Amino acid sequence: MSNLKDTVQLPHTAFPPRAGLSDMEPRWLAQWAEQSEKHSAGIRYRLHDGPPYPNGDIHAGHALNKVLKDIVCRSQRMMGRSINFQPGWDCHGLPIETQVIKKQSGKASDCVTFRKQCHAFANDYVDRQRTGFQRLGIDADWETPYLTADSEYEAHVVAVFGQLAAAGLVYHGRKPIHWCTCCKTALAEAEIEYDTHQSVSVTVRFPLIKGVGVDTKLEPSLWVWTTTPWTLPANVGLAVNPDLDYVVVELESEVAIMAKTRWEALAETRPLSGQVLRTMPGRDLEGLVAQHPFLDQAAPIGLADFVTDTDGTGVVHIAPGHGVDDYQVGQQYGWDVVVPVDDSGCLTQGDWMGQFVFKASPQIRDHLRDINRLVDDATIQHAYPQCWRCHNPVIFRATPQWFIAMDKAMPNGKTLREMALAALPTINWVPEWGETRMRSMIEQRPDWCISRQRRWGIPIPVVRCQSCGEPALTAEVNTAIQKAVRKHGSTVWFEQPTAAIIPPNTCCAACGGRHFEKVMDILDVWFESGSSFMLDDEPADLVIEGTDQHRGWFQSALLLAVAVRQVPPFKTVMTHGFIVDEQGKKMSKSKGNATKPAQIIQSYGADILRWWVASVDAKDDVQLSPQLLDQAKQSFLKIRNTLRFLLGNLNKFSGVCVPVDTLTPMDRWIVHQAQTVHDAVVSEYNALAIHRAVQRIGQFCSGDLSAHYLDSVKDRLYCDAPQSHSRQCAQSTLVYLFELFIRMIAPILVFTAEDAYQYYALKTMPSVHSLTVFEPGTHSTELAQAEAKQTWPAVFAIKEQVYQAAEALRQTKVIKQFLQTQVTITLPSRLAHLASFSEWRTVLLVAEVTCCVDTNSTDVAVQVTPVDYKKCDRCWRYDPTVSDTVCARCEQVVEVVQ
RNA sequence: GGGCUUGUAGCUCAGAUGGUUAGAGUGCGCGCCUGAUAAGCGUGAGGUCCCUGGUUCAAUUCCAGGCAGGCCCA
Repeated sequence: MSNLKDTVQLPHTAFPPRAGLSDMEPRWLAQWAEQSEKHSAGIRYRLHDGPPYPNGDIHAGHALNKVLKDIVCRSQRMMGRSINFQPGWDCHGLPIETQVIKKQSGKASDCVTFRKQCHAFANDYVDRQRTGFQRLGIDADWETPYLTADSEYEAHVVAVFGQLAAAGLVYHGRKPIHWCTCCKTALAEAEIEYDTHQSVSVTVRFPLIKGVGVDTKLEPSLWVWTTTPWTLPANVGLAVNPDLDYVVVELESEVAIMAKTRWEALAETRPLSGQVLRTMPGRDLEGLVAQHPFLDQAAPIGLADFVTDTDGTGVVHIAPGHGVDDYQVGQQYGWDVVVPVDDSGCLTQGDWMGQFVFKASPQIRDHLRDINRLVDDATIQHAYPQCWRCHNPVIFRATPQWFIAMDKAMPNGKTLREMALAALPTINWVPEWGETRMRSMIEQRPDWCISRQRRWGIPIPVVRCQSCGEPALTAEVNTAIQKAVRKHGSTVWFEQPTAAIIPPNTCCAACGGRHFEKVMDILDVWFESGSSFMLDDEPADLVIEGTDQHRGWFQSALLLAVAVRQVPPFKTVMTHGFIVDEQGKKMSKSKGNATKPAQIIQSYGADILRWWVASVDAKDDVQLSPQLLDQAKQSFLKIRNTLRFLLGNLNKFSGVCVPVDTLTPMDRWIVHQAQTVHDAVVSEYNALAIHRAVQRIGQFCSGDLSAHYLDSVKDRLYCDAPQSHSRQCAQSTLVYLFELFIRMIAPILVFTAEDAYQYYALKTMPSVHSLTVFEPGTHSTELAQAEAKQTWPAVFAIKEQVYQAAEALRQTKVIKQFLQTQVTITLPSRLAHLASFSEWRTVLLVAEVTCCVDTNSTDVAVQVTPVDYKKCDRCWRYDPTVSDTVCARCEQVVEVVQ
């Protein structure tokens, strides 16, 4: 018995049965680092990396993003392109400032020192994130990333600013922002916390100057509700909703105007009786003018969609200097931005001059009561923004800011908005709706506020005349600033006097002044990262980022590039969704449902994380959980076992492959299938539909390959004579299959593919990652294509039918194995050609197959019956030729082998 | 509240100008094998195609409205 087993060619390979990814992967990383040969042949393909913040260790979202990029780059390289993937980091900005401030625990440092601390912090996390990305097998130019805090990069940004200034797009204006009166500083949205706050609310009368078409002798006034009476001195107008109904109500001693639903609510809760004289839509009120309740000025009425009738009166007082909504309405109607409040939150004019705003509110209420303008007042509790540091309530206050004009004509006669919108159809959006999303954002966006009152960033490269305040936005000044920044880094702005930076002969164009001062604001970080197109003369072939970047980097890059170069900075924009948990809820640190890549790599391996990334449709949000990783691991192991089976059966193969057309029909079929799947997978990669490639790979692997072909070919591989033609055919087929299969998985399973390739005796390259894909149809022939159409689908349909019948025998314990059956297939005329099909027994893996044709039938009939042949001790088949212990075939083989 | 977007077996994904019984892989149940063995093979069960209305001879597919997620704004 045991010597019989010695005559069987069982698979053998040193490719380990267990993946051991956590040990194997770092070994390959080290190996690749030594080789580090870059192939630069072929047409260039540039993936432009959107820079993440180096403000913490990488999370699953980073991993998703970079793995997608890597798979695309690797697949493109396999299609013959020369890849340019330079990673970047967005080193400036609030997220880094806040981390550094947290570490300082209250000790305030001077600006230059603070910037050095931020720089060191960012550099540290660049290193940590780079290590994290490398561990994921991302193949990028890690030695030469672009860092937005590098002086060369900073100089690029200054140059971009200079170009926009030269095009006349930069202007100085005012905009309401969160202001902490205690810290005397502007606050970003991220620095705001909401807590309950007590406010004085008032309902105020704004008497109408012109009538509303009702016949009354009483004074008509609009009733206006506000929770910030201190903003009334800054009032410049009123707003109503154009689509709400408004009523003119005659009360005992006055006529009031407010939203219809508010009047009804009021009349219900209070003992107010009145008669509605007139009802009209809000839009009819536009252009009417009211009188300010206590100042000698008019309050014109405008329209605004944000006005609601959920509370208040449906009439809103507008103070553009103290609210974002108000500001926008004001812009629309050309109203003044009045800001009668100083840095410490004290009113600067009128009766309450010098009074802190929150103290002024009750005094203003009292005054309104005294002059009979107060309808009602109350004290209310509501959520109100507070400063994250001192926890005092903040106010909205318009401050001077720098802007980029969206609607100002450039020297080419077009506005930035027009240029950006016109560029959208020239870009390939994946998915397509990216264009719609970007269009609506660009159509609606206000002018771009590019200044920040922060410390860690590139300074706004502007100097202003000390006598008249006019900015000197000349090319000469900009070039000088670029030079200084390139040489010393942008911190030079905070280290050196203005005169040392700008050209000595600079002269104010407005007043001839010769003394200038630097603007001390810094640039919005989106301006910095958006300038990254300057790294290359050509637009990038591809960018891939999360869908939030339609508002962020995609947009800033697009705006800056069309302004500077008249063309968009990228040809294709691919977006992916966010990672959510198994409930579909967003990941967050506070919820504790965030999964870290480092943990996943530790317990599963980078290849399994990569396989998971590749298998989900990343256009939408993707779920991540241990169960899903387990599933990824399962299908990964199927791939790996299949590779191991192929390698094991190529043991001692001569290396001389039988041409495809002289293989057996079944060999020819599977090679054709593999080539077809390979071609489809390549085009899925090309279409950026990676998950579809994975589906095809997985289905091919377990279906055609494993269940149909490999199971059937075992007999030939194990039991036919080692040098027999039939076995050489089988091994040749395995070579073709391995060559095709390894290419399909290489861009995703970068470690496993490399590992397996090293155990492949016929390898032609030192690394699997130097291989390129095959041309479509390379391993397929006309004969195979014809058979794949005419023969095989019918054969496998019959196989299924046979197995269902055979399974019934097994369930009823008539037989144990299908090998113990003989099958009779009755074919209808249309399938008569299958009667002479030579491989029935191989395909069905049964003892015997008989075919006949029934011209009267339209369907295939099968009959499965047990067979009483003896079992061959060598090949385990049941066969009539088994005389003593082995079948005739095995008897011959044993003689040859021994 | 607004813009964009998603919702098909437990899971990952296909699918149809609107038309028999909506598919695959995986997981699960049962069985086989023990010469891919922490593997391999077979077979079976699993779906209100998110809900409600409308258009239609016919809707999972088209339209409208909801519900539940997501991103970005307000």
